[in-house]
Amino acid sequence: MRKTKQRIKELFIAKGLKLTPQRCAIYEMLTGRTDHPTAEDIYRTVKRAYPMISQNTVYYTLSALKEAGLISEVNVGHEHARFDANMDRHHHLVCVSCQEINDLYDGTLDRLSMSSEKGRQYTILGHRVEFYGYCKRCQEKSKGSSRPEGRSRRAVH
Amino acid sequence: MRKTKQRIKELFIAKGLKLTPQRCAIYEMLTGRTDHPTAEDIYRTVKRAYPMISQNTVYYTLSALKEAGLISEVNVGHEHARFDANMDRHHHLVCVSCQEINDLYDGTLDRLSMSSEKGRQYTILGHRVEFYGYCKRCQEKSKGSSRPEGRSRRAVH
DNA sequence: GTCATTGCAAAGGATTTGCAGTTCC
DNA sequence: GGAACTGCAAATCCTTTGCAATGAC
Repeated sequence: MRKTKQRIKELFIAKGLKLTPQRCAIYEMLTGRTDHPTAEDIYRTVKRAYPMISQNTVYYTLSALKEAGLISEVNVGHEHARFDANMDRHHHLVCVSCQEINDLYDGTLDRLSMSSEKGRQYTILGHRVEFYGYCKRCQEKSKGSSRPEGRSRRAVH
Repeated sequence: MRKTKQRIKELFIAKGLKLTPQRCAIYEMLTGRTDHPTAEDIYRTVKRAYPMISQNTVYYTLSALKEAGLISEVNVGHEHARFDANMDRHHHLVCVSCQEINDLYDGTLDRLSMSSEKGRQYTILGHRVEFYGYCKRCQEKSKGSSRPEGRSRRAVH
């Protein structure tokens, strides 16, 4: 649901984010859509109201909003395409810190079904389940050092 | 489980793939690993045995293997990062043809649990469920034209 | 012999980085 | 005033493409 400027201001203050027009426009636009635009989509859309805006600002803002927990990035967990010769039905268990991926066999997960208005209109081919968390090694590594490894501006998923 | 060269030969013939040393090496290596290497990982590893191999061959081969159904690509469904300001717990319904993403609310899916040896060692933060298939529009579009839209060398997920 | 496959080089596209100038608090 | 943010340009990284040579069947 599209949020008002006032509400956005409150949220930004609560999260310690500076309230700039560009940033506000990006977040406002995102809250008004239910599709899941790419960074490029967002850039193009916001550019209509702020012709001077740069891609950098969009990326920087998305990263900041993500870190603040105001938005999420869909379909991440690992950064590049990864390949798997195991064609048996299985799901995945992913470490958000070191990106390790483990296969997960679980008949219950294989048999999930879904009921929703939109879903009924789809021809469903299958589904994927991905559990994410910290693997044993990363839990141990982070004992002492307060935070698990993150890299660059990009927020940890 | 790592496959023998003989078994690989049989599979390739069955799928109508030419049996080249590079291709065989890539697939053999993939069947011998349970982690999920990136194209880059694969390139570096196979390069040790075939110093002349090019990245193009790796990408081309992965694409061919994927199309033949011998390997799968993890965590695709859409190509670029996509953003979502909806922070309520929800899952996704993705069209493999037009890449449309719908939010999916389902309390049953929210409460999934998983039991596996590896899983018990993880500190689980959460999970994602993604159903994929053809949306209504793409089903209609493909009536008549035999196949839904695919693009470039890249196999449809 | 033919056609898919390979290697090389170049292009493409998304994202990140460096940095100086600007703006918000 | 200072730190965070912005815009611009350049760099980087992954992936794809064009093309000529090679190799599998």
